[in-house]
Amino acid sequence: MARRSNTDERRGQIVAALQAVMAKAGYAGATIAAIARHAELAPGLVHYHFKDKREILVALVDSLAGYARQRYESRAAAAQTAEQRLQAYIAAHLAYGSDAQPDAVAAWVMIGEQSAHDPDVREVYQAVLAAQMKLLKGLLRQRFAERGRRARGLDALVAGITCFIQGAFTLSTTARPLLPTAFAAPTLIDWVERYIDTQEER
Amino acid sequence: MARRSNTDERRGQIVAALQAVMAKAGYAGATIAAIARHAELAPGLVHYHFKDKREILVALVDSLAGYARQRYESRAAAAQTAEQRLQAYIAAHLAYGSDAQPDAVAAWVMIGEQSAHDPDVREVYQAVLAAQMKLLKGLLRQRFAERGRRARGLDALVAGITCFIQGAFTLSTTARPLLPTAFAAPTLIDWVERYIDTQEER
Amino acid sequence: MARRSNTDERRGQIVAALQAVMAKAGYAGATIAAIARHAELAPGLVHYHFKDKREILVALVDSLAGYARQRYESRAAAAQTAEQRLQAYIAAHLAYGSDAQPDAVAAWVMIGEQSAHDPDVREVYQAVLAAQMKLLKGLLRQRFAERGRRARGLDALVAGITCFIQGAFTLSTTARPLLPTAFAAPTLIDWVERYIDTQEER
Amino acid sequence: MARRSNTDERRGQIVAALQAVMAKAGYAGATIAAIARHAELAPGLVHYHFKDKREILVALVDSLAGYARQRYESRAAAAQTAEQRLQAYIAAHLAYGSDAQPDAVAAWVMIGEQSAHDPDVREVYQAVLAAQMKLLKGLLRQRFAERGRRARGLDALVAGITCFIQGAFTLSTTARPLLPTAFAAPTLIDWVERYIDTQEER
DNA sequence: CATGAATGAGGATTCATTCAT
DNA sequence: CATGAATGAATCCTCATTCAT
Repeated sequence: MARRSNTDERRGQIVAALQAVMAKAGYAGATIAAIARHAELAPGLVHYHFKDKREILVALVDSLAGYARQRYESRAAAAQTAEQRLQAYIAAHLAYGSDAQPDAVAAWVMIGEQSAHDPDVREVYQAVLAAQMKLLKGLLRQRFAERGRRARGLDALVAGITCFIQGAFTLSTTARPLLPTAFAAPTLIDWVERYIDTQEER
Repeated sequence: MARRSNTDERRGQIVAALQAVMAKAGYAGATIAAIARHAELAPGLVHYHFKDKREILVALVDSLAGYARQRYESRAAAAQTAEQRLQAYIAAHLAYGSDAQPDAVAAWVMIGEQSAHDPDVREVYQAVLAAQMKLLKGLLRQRFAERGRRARGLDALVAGITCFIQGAFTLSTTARPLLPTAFAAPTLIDWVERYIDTQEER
Repeated sequence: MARRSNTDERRGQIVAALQAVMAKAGYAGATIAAIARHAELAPGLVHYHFKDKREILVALVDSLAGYARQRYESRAAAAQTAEQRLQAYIAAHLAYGSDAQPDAVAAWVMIGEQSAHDPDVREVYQAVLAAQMKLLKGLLRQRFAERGRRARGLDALVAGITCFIQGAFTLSTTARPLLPTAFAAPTLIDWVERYIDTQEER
Repeated sequence: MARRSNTDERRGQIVAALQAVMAKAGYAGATIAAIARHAELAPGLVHYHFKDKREILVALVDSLAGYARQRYESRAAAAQTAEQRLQAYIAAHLAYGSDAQPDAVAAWVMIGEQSAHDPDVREVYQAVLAAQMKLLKGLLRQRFAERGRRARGLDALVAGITCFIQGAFTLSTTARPLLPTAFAAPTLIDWVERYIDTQEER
């Protein structure tokens, strides 16, 4: 009888191991040996399931994007208003809660750095960001409408919020002691609401 | 007759080369050979002037910090008001002008990633950020005073601005096409002013 | 009801796959995985039918020898004279016709290279060559007799013809563009006949 | 004081080592470690002087071509007639003498095999063969003239001689016991002269 | 100070072979 | 017989660092 394929499971293990190792040591420091050790697999097996190291990284980008999407959706499910949905988006990215995954944030920071000089990674990285920004733009438009404000300069607002989030990821990974505790999500929500408040009515 | 030491000049060349190479290839991709080639020096000479690769990186952090400081000071010199000084700070970090140095931004992003798993780098990286945040806090306090507002939640504001700036660095390096052109400085200034506007008076 | 063994069929598939893959990629490049893929079999199955990779190569030598023998025999069947039989031998090896198998020639070249440093392969390779040379020697002796010439220096002639054939194999595989089209068989036949012509009568 | 470059010397050592190792073990078997060991160098040094393994092989092709050329020229220097020059060419390739280099022949056989599936190698390999065939064609034309024969079918003759030589290389490497001793050069010269003898006069 | 050859410890990747199912 | 996951040794190549000159 043929063996049952466990490729998906193995790939998942390996991707998770890359995330964990990369969070500690960066992409360059995430050696195949370290990944295999973390996943408790033989090194050769990693290359049985992935063509090369970069392919694991690309899979990790997908995994993290899916994870962020899930966090947003589980929060948005309970939201009644545009305000709540917008806050769900921000909290999904920035809040520390029971579903927080510090490794994921650190890994995402490392991925950003890699995408600067690896076209394959950049492609998926940018695709994920573009999708998130598109979602965010829709949420903001709804929120502006809910508040009866003119939705001008939305692109800059979307870009600014995305910068804030990415920067918060970076600094929480590299300079945690310089940041106030649990400040990111409340601060960003506060900023955005004040911004909308001061926007002209329509 | 003793020959004049050219150590400082050489060190400067090497640090500049690291910045340039790192901007293109990241820290892991910045091999000593590549640095030496860029600096037009023999590889061996690099290790005469620096104990090891990390020491160059630490020197680069200092160099970039000094450069950012300079950009701020030359802009602040002409400032009359707290508002102008605050804008000088933001523009010094985010504006594209004749003194823009895209390599520097990219290199700073790579340094952030490194500092996540290299204690020596983290130390200087955090020191630079701490100094910048301290300066920013003073500027904000002045600006709040100038506007007659209560300076509450300053630390979160400082952290938020710093997140925005770091995030803008990252995204301009890794996802430039997703960002509006020249949006960062104006957007951040707008946000901050709206924030102050909506702050209670004292 | 006992299942009929399909071992012979499978072995044949695998040997054929090695021939095809080796023709393209050489012996070192003929990985078990590539062979299995070409034969549309699971990699593990290859080692069920063959102890190791070399054993497949040895089987391929036999297969190719048998194939060459067949080509000769089907041509020689119609031959009436020693001249025709000799020409059948040369054409069987060198002529391009409906039964041409370029993969077989390329594979034979690769086998020659392997036999230089693999005693097991060398043994079968030399055995095949020895048998062919023995057959050729008989054909030449008959042809000399038919022409009424003294069969002196037969061994050198046999060796020379064999060199020519092997060299034509090599060059048609590695330097086809340097060779005239379809020159090999006619040229060699011409040479041999002129050689016999100039041989002293007996 | 700057170190004196010894790159040419080292490259020569490494190429010679590849030739020796390849003669015994083939190209795939000529590991960098084995080459370095043979040359008594550290493995890393091999890659300091050559980008990769294939670059060594390409250098070896050049080296062997130069060597063959030298053998021909030193023999041709003493030649007075076209006949002697033609024999010099054949002897340079096939005769065993004080300047024989069995490793070179074996290495050339391995190179031929490689060139079948490595475009970079094929390019230089074919270039060498093309140059040799061009030289040979000129020599044959002179010899035909000297004998007062019509130089028809020269290309086929050139190709045939080249096949013979290549085949002699292969068989002397892979099946020496099947060949008569020192038969190759005399036999080929004999064939060629008989061929010319039987050529129509002009 | 300067040069560039030399070293050797990794690190990614390949692959024949084994083996549980 | 068949499958394909698993293993781990072997190999190419990179690169920080050293050092003789």
